[in-house]
Amino acid sequence: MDKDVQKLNALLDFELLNKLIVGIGEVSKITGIPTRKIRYWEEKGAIQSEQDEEGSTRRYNYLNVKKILLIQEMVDEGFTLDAAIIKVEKRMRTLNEAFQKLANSISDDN
DNA sequence: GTTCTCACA
DNA sequence: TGTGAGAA
Repeated sequence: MDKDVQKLNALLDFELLNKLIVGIGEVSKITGIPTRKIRYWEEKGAIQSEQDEEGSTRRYNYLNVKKILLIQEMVDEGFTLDAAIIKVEKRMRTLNEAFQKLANSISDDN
């Protein structure tokens, strides 16, 4: 049925997003945030990037990019970086839990 | 292109 | 809180 096709597509999209990884330069272009600042934030614990095979360069998934964008907004609105980190962390956790349940319900409900 | 560090505002 | 600059 069409419903099953839609569920499959939703799952594929979900997995695709989780595999989308880019370098710091790409993130900088996308977000408009200088690479220097991104590394600075990582140093402050705002984001946790992964390392590539050589372990020499940072890799960011869409969740990292999302988090970076959110934190930038918070800071723009007058939050301190530390406060923004905590707030965004909390929001991301809530959202991820919800979407994880959604993903599970989609795959279980086959 | 990326990494780091030290100094500076 | 964030940048500049130099070096690898």
